[in-house]
Formats: sequence, C-alpha cells, structure tokens
Amino acid sequence: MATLPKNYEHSDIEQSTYELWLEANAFDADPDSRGHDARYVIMMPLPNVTGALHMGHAMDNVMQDLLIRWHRMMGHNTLWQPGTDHAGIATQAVIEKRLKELEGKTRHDVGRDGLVERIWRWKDQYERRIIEQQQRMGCSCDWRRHRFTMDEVCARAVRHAFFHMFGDGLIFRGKRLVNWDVFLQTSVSDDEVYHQTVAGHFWHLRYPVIDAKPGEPAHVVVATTRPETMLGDTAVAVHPDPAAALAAEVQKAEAALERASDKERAGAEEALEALRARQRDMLPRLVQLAEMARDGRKVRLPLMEREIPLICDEWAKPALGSGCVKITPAHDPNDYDVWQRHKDHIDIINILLADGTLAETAGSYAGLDRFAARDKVVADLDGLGLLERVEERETDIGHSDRSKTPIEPFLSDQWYVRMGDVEGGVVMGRGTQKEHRAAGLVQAAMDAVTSGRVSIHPERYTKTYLDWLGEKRDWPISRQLWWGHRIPVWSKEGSGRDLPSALPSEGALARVFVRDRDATFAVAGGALAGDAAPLGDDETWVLDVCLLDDDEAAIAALEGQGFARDPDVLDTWFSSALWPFSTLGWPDPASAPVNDGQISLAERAGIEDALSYYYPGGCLVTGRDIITLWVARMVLAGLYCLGDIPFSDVFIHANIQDGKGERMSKSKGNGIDPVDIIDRYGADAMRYVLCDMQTGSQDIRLPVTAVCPSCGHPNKLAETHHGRTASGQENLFTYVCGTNPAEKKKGCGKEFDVLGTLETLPKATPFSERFDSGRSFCTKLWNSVRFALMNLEGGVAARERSYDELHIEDRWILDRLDCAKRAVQAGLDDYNPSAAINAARDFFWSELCDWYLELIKPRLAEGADAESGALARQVLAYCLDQVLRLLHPFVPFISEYLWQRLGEVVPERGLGKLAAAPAAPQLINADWPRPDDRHQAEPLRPVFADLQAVTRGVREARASAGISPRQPLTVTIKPPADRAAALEAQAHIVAHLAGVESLSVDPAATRPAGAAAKLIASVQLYVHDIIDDDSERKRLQEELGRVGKEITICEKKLSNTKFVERAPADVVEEQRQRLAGYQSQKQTIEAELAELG
RNA sequence: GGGCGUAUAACUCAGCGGAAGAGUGCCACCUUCACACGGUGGAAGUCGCAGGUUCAAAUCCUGCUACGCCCA
Repeated sequence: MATLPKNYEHSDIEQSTYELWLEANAFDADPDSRGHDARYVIMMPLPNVTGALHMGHAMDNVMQDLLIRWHRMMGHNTLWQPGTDHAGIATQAVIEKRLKELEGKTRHDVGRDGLVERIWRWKDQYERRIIEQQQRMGCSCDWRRHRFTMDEVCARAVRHAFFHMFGDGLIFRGKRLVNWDVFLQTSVSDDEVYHQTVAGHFWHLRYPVIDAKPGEPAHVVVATTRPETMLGDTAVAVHPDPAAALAAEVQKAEAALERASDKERAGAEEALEALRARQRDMLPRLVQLAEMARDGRKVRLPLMEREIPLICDEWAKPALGSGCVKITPAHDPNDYDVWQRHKDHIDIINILLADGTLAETAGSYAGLDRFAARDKVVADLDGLGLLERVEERETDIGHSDRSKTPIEPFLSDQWYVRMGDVEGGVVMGRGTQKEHRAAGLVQAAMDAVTSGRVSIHPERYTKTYLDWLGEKRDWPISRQLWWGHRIPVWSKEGSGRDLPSALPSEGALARVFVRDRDATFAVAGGALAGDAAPLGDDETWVLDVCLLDDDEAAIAALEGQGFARDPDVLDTWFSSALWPFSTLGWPDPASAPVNDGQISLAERAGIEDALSYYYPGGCLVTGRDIITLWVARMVLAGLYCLGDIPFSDVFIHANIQDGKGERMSKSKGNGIDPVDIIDRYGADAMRYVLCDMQTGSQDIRLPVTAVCPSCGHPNKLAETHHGRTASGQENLFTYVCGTNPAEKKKGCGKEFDVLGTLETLPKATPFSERFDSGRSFCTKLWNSVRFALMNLEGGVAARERSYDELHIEDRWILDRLDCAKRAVQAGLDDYNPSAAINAARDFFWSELCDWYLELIKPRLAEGADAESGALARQVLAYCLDQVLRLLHPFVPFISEYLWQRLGEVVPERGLGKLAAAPAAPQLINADWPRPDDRHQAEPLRPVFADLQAVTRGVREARASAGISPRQPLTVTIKPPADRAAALEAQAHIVAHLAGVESLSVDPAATRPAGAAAKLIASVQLYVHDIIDDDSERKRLQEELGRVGKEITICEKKLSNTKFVERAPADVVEEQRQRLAGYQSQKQTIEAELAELG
C-alpha cells in the first residue's frame, strides 16, 4: 500500500512527477468555452540564447509558475507562453568571440551565411539547455507553443509591424550620432552602453588666431580628453555673453553657500572665490573673444592647416577651463547640437571609419587606429609648441556592453521609430474593432498606465516607466549585424527630380528620403504624394521600398532597377515588443506557420483562434531593469498593432544579488546555475526559498559557497579571491580555493570556476545555506503526510459531518485552516508570495503539526474510541488535502506526489457538505481551496490560546528545573473563576501535551510544598515536587522585578493626562487592562513569597 | 548630476504610528512509537546617525552617512 519511504529524496520524485503532468497534458492551453473573464495568460519574458539561465532567471520563472499554477487551480483557462529570444548583438558577439578564439577567424572570413549558420547551431544547443533548466524548476508552460523570435510566425509579425509603421510614416531614416562599437562594427543603443570611470588625461591645446590684431591673443586654448578628434574640428566656440553667464554662476554659488551645511561651507566658499577670480582675470579676454567671433574672425586648426571660425554658442561655459570649446560635430553629441544651430557657416567632418581607424578626412593620420592617432596628434602638437599642458583626470567613458570596448560617437544613417506625437495622430489597431487614434506611440503607452488599464506592482515602478517614456525619444532600430530580422527595405539613390516613374512592385510601400535635411515623403504610384515637388534640383535622395513579403518576383524587379536591400538587421527589442501577439499568430492565426509538432493557432470547431482568445494577456512578470527596454515597447506595439494593451498587470520581482550585494549576472561571473541548487536541495526547496524571499523589496542577497572540485573545501565566494588572467589581471570568472582571510581552515589553493563555462578549469558546486529552510520544509511535509498515511491506512469513509459533532481541536484546526486560506489568497492577490507562503507554512507547521497532530494522537491510538478516531482521521485527511492544494503553486513536485499517495489511501476526502474537497486525479488541476465562514471559530481562539499557554508554562517549568521529559508530572491549575470551566473541560489536552500524569483544576488551590509556581496569562500553575524553597524564592523575586517594571511603564503612561485625553479610548482602556493584569500578577507573586516565608 | 530603493538579533529578511518578530545559526536538554532536514526550552537587538512632528515613532517628516540599482 501507499506507505512512504522514511526519507524524502527529491531526486526520486521530481522527474516522474513532471512526466505525469506531461502525459496528462496538464500544461496545455487551448481556447475553449470558458469566457474571456476566466482566462489567464502569461507571456514568458523570453530568455536569450546567449547562455544558460542563472538564479535571477529562476526567480523570474518561479514567480510565473506560481501565478500560473494558482490561476489554473482557480479554474482559469491558463496559458503560459514559453520561448527564447535571438538577442541579436549579444549572441553574435559570443559567436564571433568564439570564432576568433577557437579558429582565429573573423566573421568576414566565414561570410554572412556561414556566421548565421553557426549561430543557429549555438541557438539550438542553448535553447535545449534552457528548456531543460526550466523543466527542472517545474515550469508548467505549454511547450507545444514554444517560440523563438526568429521563428517563421514571429518573423511574419515583424514584417507586418514594420510594413505598417513604414506606411504610417513612423519609421524613418536619420543621420544621427550613434554609439558606435568599433569592435563589432555596429551601432548600439543607449541601453547597451555602460559607463566606466577611467584614469585619463585632459589635454589643453593652442589654436593660433589668424591675423591677430594688436591687443588680441595670439591663440585660443581648448581642452579635450580625446585629442585625435581635433582633426575633425570645424569651429571654436565662446559664450556670446560671458559676463552675464559668469554673473549667473556667481549668483548660483552664492545661493549654494547660503544653504551649505558646516561641512560643505569650505568647498562652497572655494567655488565662489574661484568664480570671482575668473570674473577679475579671465572675463575681459572672453568678452574680447566673443567680439572677435561676432567679427567673423578665424583660427588656424593645427596639423590640418584648416581655417575654422570662432563662433558664439552657449555650449561654451565661461566658468570652465579656458572658457573656449572646440567643436567636433561628427564625433561629439553636444558638438553635434552646436552644428545644428550653426549649420549655415560651419562644417561637419567625419574623420573615423567603421573599424575605428582614421579616414581620408584626417589627412596624414588616415589609416591609423584612433588610439595610435591620439598619441601621434599629441606628440606632433607638442613638437609645434601647441600643447599648453596635460592634466591627469578621471573621465567617464562609455563602453559597449557587448564587446567591452570604448564607444565612439559616430555619424551614420540609421532607421528610427518615431515615438513622439505626430501631427494628426497615429491610427492604433488599424482595421480592428478597437481602432482608435492616439497622439503618438509613446503617448499611447503612457496613457495606458496613467489610466490604470495597465497597472504595475509594486506601484513605485510606475514612475520609472512614465519618466523614461516621457522623454519621447525616437527609437533607433537598425543594427549593423548579420544575426536578426533583416530590414525589409530596398533602396536606390539619385538626385534632383529624377525619381523612377513607377514602383516596380505592386503593393509595396515607398518613401523618398532626402539627404541632409531629415525629410521624407510618401510615394504613390511613382509620384510624390501631397506637395508634389518638395525636391530641389540639386538635392540627393534615397528612394526606399518596403516589401511585406519576400516576393521573389518583386525583389527581382527591384534589383533589376538598381535597388539594393538594406544590409542591416532590426534591434532585438523590435521583435520582442511583438511577443505578446506574434506568438499567437498575429496578423492572421488561420495561416500562421507554426513549427512541426506545434499546435495550430487557427480557429477550429467553433472555438476561437489563439489570438482572439488569448490576447490581451494577464500579467507580465519581470525584473525592473527591463521596464524601459521591453515592457514599454510591448505596450506601445500592442496598442499600435491590435489597438489593445498586451497585459493588464506587470509584476516586478526582486533581483538576486551575491553575498557582496552585487547583482548576479553571467557577465560578472557571480551567477549560479539553478540546476546546481536543484540537484543539491530539490526544486521544491529552491522554489520555497525563492518565494519566501520575494517580499516586495527590490533586491535579494544570496551569499553563495562553492565546494572546491579539487579538495572539497567550502569557499564563501563573497570573500574568496579571484584568479588571475595570463596578463596578471583579476579574473572575475575564477576563484582560488582557500583564499578567504576569515576562514581558519585553509583550502588547497587551486583555481576553479562556478559556471562551468571555462574548459580549462574544473567547476565547483555552488550552494547556499539559505536553501536549507526549503529542504527542511519539504522533509517536514513529507513526514507529516507519511504519519498521516500510516494512520489513515485502510481508508477513511467520507461521511457527512455536522459542526456540532466536532471536537474542540477539530473546530480549532478548521478555523486556523480557514484563516490560512484567506491569508494565502491575500498574499497572492497582493503579489506578495512571501506573505502567502509564510501563512501556509505557519498553518502547516506551527498549527497542524505542532498542535493538531499531537492532539489527535490519542484518538488515533489503538483502543481509543472508534467514532472519535474516525472523525479525527476524516478531519486530518481533509486538512492535508487542503494544505497540499494551498502549497501546490509554491512546491509543485512534492505536493503532487503526496497528493497521489493520499489519493490512493483516501480517495474521497472532506466532511460532506460541511467541508468539500472535490476529488481530482491530479493536484495540478484540483480546485483551489476557498474559505468558508462556517469554519470560523472566533470564540474558540482565546480558549485555545489558554490551553497552549498553560502547556508551554508546564514545559518551561520542567525545562528550567531540569526535569527529564520522560518523568511524569503532577500539576495543579488555578485559573480565574470565569475561565475554570473551559480549562477543566479541556485539561486532558494540557496533560497530554506537557507530559502530565495527574492534573487538577481548582480556582481555590494553594501552592503545595516543593511545587514550582508559574503565572501564565492570569492562570496560576503549580508543578508539583520539582523545586526547593530557596530557588523558588529566588525565581519569584526575579519575576516580581519584571512585573514591577511593566507596572511602572503602564502607570507612567496612564498618569500622563495628555495620553489619557488624546489617545483613542480603546488604546487607553487596553493600557488599563494591562496594568490591572500586572497588578494582579504582582499580588499573586507576593502571596506566594509570603507563603514561602 | 537626476530618480528609485535599502540600512531591525551573528546571517538573510518581515513589521511601517500604540507591548521588538520569523527562518537559519548559537546554547541546554531529548534518539518517546511521522520527522535529529526533528522536538522542547533558552540566550541574543540604544530597529544606521542627528534633528523634528505626535499623548505615543523601528514605523511619519527633514537632514546626514553607507550601500545597491536605474537613468544622464
């Protein structure tokens, strides 16, 4: 029969339980007759295929599975859509790096097709690994719907979204300064740039003034951290009104000084004094330079021997440096803005090539790498006596997150999505029933949140979302990569009015982009729409044709006319933004090309198609770092393509940090594989602890210890030293065993890694003591069910029961269970898994196991009253049934396994109509427990609290007197008269739980000689024959002191007339009650002492 | 530089206006018939610092300090 093994081994049950669910198709989601209110959809934040998952992903997946399993049990039609992301730049960077390391080749050696084919192989490998990891965690997603962002169905959605945006004029070309990664030779978005402060220099350069007049300076001084950019200088700027600007600065400094704290005063005074010194010493010269600029004077750019103008622009700050600033429009964002303001009379010169070497425009420096050029420029200027001085200075340098190389601001053509408001508005959800007009894409996404249609939990992240969107910056979507969705635009350049007379392809969209003035015009039938002749005769243009499909005939026609396809691919987030509906077959589920073995998305047999049934979804579960990257973009893409929000709730969970408080991530080398934790502790233990940790705070610290693969020494990673690379630098990915200075026992000193990504080093097994509590919990759950099964064996009749026939402990446990159900529900409703699982745990462990199970043991014993025992068994089976249901979303494997065993022994559970527990073949699909007012037993709570307190009192007396737990005691209880009856009726409970052989209740009792006296909640206990008078006297004196202190506190409060007058009446009354209680305790103790003599 | 967050027992975290809590760890006792990944009992905290509001502050406000994250 179904007795459980004595020991719980997670490895024995997890795989078979997961297979049980798979065989029962328990994760499958199909549209059915349940209404739209009963749907629950989670779109998995698609992990990218660059590598395996770490604990941060585990948190994300567990939170989703928790919500999904909970909703599934509540009877919802529940879809959890899994999938992976191609992560364009990240994945290509990994493969290129490996190509270089393993084969010594670059991507150009293997070609576009060759590289892409290698990436597909990598993708297949890691996608498998990720799915395996998710399955080990217990993820209950519908694997038949697994998608990859470059699947055919997703690719089709990308083409449609792009085509429509293109047609609406929301996609445009722009010549902009982008963040250029010279290693990967692509632009990267601001989000992919991290800033690092590095030691650098500040070079002060002299530019000679041309034909300086008497009294004028012979040169101007400008300063830069990147001297090679001077080759591209096209102006030197001074402030137009330096006097006013400096005066304003002085005023600000004076105000700051006034507000300054004592600590800040010295610094503020110094700053003010420096400004005043500038007013005295430098201002006349700056005024003079401004006048020279207005006079059209020029300076000679050294090395290039180019004449460049002095100009007036407010970007030059009189309070900083020399007050003059060099202007390099093509290589600095601020200078680019200056150029925009002075386009008419200054140039823009790009001196850099895509690979980071200097272009022809850099004159004799052409061909040099940017850093070599820097050295040479500095040396040459020095040789000419034009290097005034060099300052050591820390500079903040942007680095590419992918290649770790410094970013160059670089002028290039890029594709953008127009995020801001558009004249006439944007049509959202064109052609759908929800079609409407919005001011612009970003505005629509902001409105969705401010109106409450999308709510973010915790609420504070709403600000993050709105602040970021509020900037309404255009979204750069082109990447100079080979891995990704290729931009579906074919282009041809020309000039003047020489536009092709007709488009070569029917149904294609076309726009004319006019170079150098950021203008685009739609084309209809070969002619410019609207204003028919916006093109000047000498203007150059690009005609862009966007195709909806890769129609071979159309492409051939275009290419025949000299059109060429754009080589770039789209930003990964473009396809991710469509995820909530591309996965469901948008724009047409009926013809959606799903993969082999996958479920069709089309309508069938009168049941809705996947898209209309499952869109919009329910909840998006993710970390706060991608609120801007992804959440916002999904909202606006959903609104634009379907006219509706993609989800109604966003649950932002905590990020996992290591023992040092740094965010766990692969790139930092401090991440750990959840499978390592699952192997050691079990998936349920890991899930239990992750849920317990998810309290609503934004970070969770998880100190990790690694077992050295060479000697077995446990190394606390936060304090263990890293290894070194060949060049002697700290290697963040490796550790040296035994280098924690705080550890007494030394390890072997050998190097290891924790991720298993280094082929040259052995991998350590990581663990964290924080998961112990999860494993203990599972063991306890296992053993309690094991105990129950031993006692339920032979079956329990599912008899109809009335509340009246229940014993006091039966009613009490039903009351506690009912409260637990409410608390678990409330915790989950509030996105507070920690509160939910603690409520379940407290009920299960502290109430069901610690009290109820102990209380019914006599009723279950052989020879006990059969009727009483049957009732206890029935209540016990019901409680376990309910507790397993409550725990299932948190710890699915063990709860399902135990449910199966419980079902074998007691197939029908519950107390009839009084407490229903509808049977289900599998817990994963069983009904979620609902509270029942009839189970509430409020009047019983104080009675039970008395019993518990008295029980604890006896145990404490026994422990403090050093009496063996086995020795039976004799106890007399002297309760206040009004509580005597209730206590007497249940005295057997205390007797049973505290090891009391003889127990009497007597409101008039006095202390027998040798008895320990104890006062518990106004109930006097006498534990007979365990103590001598001296130690009892001493103990009572101590007790008296403690009570005296409490009395003083209460009296002090109550003698404060303000407290009595202003505090709420019930609070004052509570204090009075407390005081009375303590005073009565004091009397009792004094009486005891008097009796002792 | 701007925003968000965190500082509570040795560790990891709850509590967020009316008697300082949990889990782990620690100490003592217990291998009693579900469970030593257990039971019983216990020790352990000027609730980061300084002001303020209030009858009352870990909790609200202001400032400081340290740390983390996001955005420039």
